[in-house]
Amino acid sequence: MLKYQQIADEIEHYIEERELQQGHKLPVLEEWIARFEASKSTLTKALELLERKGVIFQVRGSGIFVRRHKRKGYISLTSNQGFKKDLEDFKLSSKVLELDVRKPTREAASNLNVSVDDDVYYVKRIRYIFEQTLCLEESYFNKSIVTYLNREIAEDSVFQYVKEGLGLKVGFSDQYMHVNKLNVEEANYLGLKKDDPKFVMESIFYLTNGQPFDFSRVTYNYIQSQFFIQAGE
Amino acid sequence: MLKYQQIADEIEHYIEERELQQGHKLPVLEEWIARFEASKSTLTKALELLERKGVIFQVRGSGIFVRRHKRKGYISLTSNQGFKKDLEDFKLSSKVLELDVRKPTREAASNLNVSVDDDVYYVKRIRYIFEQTLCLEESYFNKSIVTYLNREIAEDSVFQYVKEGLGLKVGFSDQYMHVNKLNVEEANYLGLKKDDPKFVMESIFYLTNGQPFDFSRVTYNYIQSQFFIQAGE
DNA sequence: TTCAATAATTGTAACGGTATAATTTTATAA
DNA sequence: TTATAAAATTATACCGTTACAATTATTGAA
Repeated sequence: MLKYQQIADEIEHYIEERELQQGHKLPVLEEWIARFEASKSTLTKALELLERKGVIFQVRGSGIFVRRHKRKGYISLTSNQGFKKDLEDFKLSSKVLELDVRKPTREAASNLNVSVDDDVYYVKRIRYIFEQTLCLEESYFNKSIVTYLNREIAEDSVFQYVKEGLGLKVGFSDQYMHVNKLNVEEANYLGLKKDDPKFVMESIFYLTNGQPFDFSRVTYNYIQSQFFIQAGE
Repeated sequence: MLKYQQIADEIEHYIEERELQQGHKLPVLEEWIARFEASKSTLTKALELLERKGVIFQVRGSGIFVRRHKRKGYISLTSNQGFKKDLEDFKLSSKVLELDVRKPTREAASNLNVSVDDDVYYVKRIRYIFEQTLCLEESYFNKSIVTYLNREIAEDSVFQYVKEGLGLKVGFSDQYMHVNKLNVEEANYLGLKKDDPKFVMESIFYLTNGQPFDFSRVTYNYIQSQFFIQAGE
């Protein structure tokens, strides 16, 4: 594991362990350098990582301070990877409705940068949180990259499989969001009524080399849809 | 202006000028170093900035590539500052409905970290895009920080005034989002119907030193509400 | 030609240093 | 005591270097 990553983790752990609150001043840079026996730049990098993650904020001439958001149960939009991480503590489960190899829709083909004649894996599933329906998800995977998939994998985490099972490296993603009204089918799946609000997130996930491998559309139950971002400048 | 900022801007400009598309390979690191007569670390920092901004992606051993998202008209959630920046090209305007000094609600006081007896500026306004209602916005400003405000400022950009007029430095923000149904009043303002969907964003903006100075709740017209994020790992 | 081994390319990690800008503390003067 | 100037603290900008990992290009054998 990278040194600056390791250090960042340890500092975050330091904060959690002591339950330090918003605004609490942490030891100064030089102290961390001494503590971890690393260079200034390595520590700067670790701290910058934590800053972007929303764990701390730094003030030049003043110090390093704890940053904390108050509200619980919100899904983070910045640290992606199928929110698996943010809701770790919560009871998440999935039911796979469909899983097959097929030809992509024009839209999916365009987003995955493949032809409509190429094969893709199609997965449709419902995700539950605390026994309640969280969202309805349709995904298309480029089959020439994600060469194999089954129900068992889809019930757990496709991303974990892609990374660990297939050894692929996920790089970045584009995420488009909008709000609209549910149609009958969606309402049935989510246990809501037609024309109730829906929050839709369309995502395209890319490997580190820039190849898109997953296009998915997630329709959220508006009652469970609470998101947050901790933004910088 | 910072050198790495300047360089980042110029590289971005280089891409726009040539209308380079997704996946286009840019000159290698060493070339940029020579071109800008800067150190490797400075260029690395500039490129890292562009990477986070979603303008490029870098592949070790391979090169630097252009990143572009296809869809237009989406509001970016990562580069904050009241979306002024992202919709710059679009015709945005505001109508101020209310502006006064008052005592904050308990909720606002809590988010601004002040007492319910302290004074805050309250601003309520509607924002239009292409003559259409984009959102309804209610803001509370900590009056001991934002010492003065008037309708003229509120009709333009409060943030610009805070930064340039008052010389304050905006640091970061927490943004909470959820979806729900419009009530009668909101529906009237937005030209929609009761129980139509709404997208609500509650934001707390902080100065660089960590002081919260603005708490605002923005209720979006769901028809105009299209957002995007370009996320990294 | 095909495939595997090797070399070259290219971005990233990590070191360490000097200078500087923002903030806080201390000292000084009124 | 209060305000002001100076000094100390502290994070950040920027420089430059070595080592390394991932990818791509080249070579050479079968």
